Amino acid sequence: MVPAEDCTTHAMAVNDKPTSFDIAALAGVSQPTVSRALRGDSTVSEKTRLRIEAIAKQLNYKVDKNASSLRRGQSKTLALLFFEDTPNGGSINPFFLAMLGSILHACAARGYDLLTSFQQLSSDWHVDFEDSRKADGIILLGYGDYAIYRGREEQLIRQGTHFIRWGTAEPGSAGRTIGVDNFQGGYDAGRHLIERGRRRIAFIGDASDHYPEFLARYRGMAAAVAAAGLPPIDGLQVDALSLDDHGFAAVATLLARDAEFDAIFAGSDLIAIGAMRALAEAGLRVPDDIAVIGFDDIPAATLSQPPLTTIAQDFQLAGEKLVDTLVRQIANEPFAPPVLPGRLIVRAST
Amino acid sequence: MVPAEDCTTHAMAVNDKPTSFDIAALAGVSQPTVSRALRGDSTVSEKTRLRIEAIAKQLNYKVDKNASSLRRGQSKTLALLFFEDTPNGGSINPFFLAMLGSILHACAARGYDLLTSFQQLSSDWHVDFEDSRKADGIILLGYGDYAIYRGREEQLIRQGTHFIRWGTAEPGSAGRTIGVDNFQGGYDAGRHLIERGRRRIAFIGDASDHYPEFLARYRGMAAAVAAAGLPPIDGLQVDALSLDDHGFAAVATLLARDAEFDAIFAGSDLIAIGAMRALAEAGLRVPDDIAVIGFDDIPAATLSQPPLTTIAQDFQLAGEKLVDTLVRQIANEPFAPPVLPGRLIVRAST
DNA sequence: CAGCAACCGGCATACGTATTCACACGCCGG
DNA sequence: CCGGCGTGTGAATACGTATGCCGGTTGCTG
Repeated sequence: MVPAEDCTTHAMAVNDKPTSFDIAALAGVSQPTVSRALRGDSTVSEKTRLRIEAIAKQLNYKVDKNASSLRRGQSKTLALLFFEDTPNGGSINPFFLAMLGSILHACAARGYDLLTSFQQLSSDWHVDFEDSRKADGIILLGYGDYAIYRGREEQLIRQGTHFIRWGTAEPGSAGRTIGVDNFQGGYDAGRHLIERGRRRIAFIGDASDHYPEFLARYRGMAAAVAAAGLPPIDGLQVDALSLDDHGFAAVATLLARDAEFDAIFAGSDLIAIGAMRALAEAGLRVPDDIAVIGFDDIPAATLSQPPLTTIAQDFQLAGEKLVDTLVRQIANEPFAPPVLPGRLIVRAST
Repeated sequence: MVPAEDCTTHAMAVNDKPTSFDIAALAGVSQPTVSRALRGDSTVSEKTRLRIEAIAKQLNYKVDKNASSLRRGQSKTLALLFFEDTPNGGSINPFFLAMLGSILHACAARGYDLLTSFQQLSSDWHVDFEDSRKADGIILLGYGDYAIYRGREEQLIRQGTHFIRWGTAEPGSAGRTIGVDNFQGGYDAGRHLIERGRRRIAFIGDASDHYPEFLARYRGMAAAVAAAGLPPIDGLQVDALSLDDHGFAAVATLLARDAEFDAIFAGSDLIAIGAMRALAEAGLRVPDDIAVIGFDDIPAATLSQPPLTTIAQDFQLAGEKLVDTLVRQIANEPFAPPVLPGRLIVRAST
């Protein structure tokens, strides 16, 4: 006679992935104890915990994060949204791309996963991730028309969504923005050009309040000009978004106008690179005829011809601070988005 | 007298996010009907569905993806893993980074989200994502010691994990690899250099079977040399991993050896860029003294000095194919990872 | 030896959705 | 007039984990 099996115990699934019930059965404890043990709950004795951990490891058991997130009401996941203002065939601004490594690193260090997405600025991204509970907070990376952000951000705040954006701190944006000191960066760029003996500095980049980063850089440069006792520079600003083609086109515009200038301050490195290409095609030498300075210090800045002088944004630090601030926000800790320093990097283009 | 309320109906939560029960109560139907309606199930009448959709939209209701994933056993999410062989401070190989845009695009088109992660090749990544049910499949991007991949891949296959890797198709890798035809690419590179009159071509890149991509490129180049009736080239291969610093060091090694060579075929663009830097510091002119050709066509290849001739891998197509193949695999459809063509792009370095 | 606290761990249940099954209704042919 | 079928919906339940509450055991104290 075979003795009747105790049918109240959990039957171990053979081919499926193990659950906490399987571990519990093997360890001779209940499922909740497994859950507590693996989360490090101190109400489970060390002995029991070690036994459970050993069995879990042996079975290659992993907590089902869907179930866990559902129960706990948080997903331990952040969402990263790249934005483009203009459709450009799916390539991402290299400055933001360069942040990805440090963002991933910072997330991993805090036990967060990262969901990544790429959106048109004007799309309905603002109702997506956090609403569907897949992410606990959102990192927004993208230059673009600030007016669009503003509307979206208001809705996010109304919904209680946690988010942080890379950009320039704006009055009224409720402390959700991290960025470098764009005004100071622009000032440093302007002063550097002036020290190099330049007097007529063109600015390439949108200088309306739709693009506050560019505007602050522009104003910083203008302040440096004023501080040097030089007359203000008029008629040498040309709108451009942050793409090299726009920089190219802007220089073409300047040249077509017969504008007189001996230096270019570009709103971004990509713009600067496009601008230098246009200058080269026009037979102008950098820096002999025209000095060029950019902003960002993207990896390609060292490779351009000539290597680009620029105001560096520390994207390692930037990624770290974005994640840090967002995680604090999620944990309902006080958070104060820092203003990061920019740093002048002198290369051959000035 | 106030009539007793019907307590069996669902009480609408005021401050919380709405659930399918809330929608159901407002629409006067049951929760399952809401679920069916929003998933487009045809057993729900059109009239009912429209009513439910209207209410859902009005309340800004989104399906809780954690609950949905838990119930359905799939997450509609892919995981993207970047690998580094060497710790290098968190920066990601630009060739793989360039794929991100098209991968994101392809995922979005198929209704998948993308989890992104950055790992040491030697870490325990192979038991993470899919086991914890957060992703339905994995995309692996990284050059690195193939022996490590091989062990990991075997475990993934044993576990039934869906994955696809960028690399060179290897016998025994069970069709999980997508890549360009590295041999043909190497052949084209070699032929191009020979057509330019070069006779002694150095190869910079690991040419062991631990790095099959590099090895195939090297063999392709050697085949072109043989096909041209030239004597085989010996002693001009130097190991290097895919970083510019390694390219720099490799050229230093060659020069220290007093090796005679009139061209360099670099295993990757990053290596080529480092190599050109070393050549410039040694007072050698590119392409006059030494012609240089790379592999990948990363964005920076157009910006180097001189602009780099290279074998382009179409990373837009690559991302698309990676996602397409992986999604087919997940759906249990037949999938045959394609071999993509490389394309010679002639710039000024040859 | 009784009483009490501290320590462990089990029971029941909740999280929000998707699916299986059963059922009500209306219509048709026999 | 009745049985059967197709259509649309509800009831019940499962997915796997986490947590509030409560009860049992141990060991210590008086």
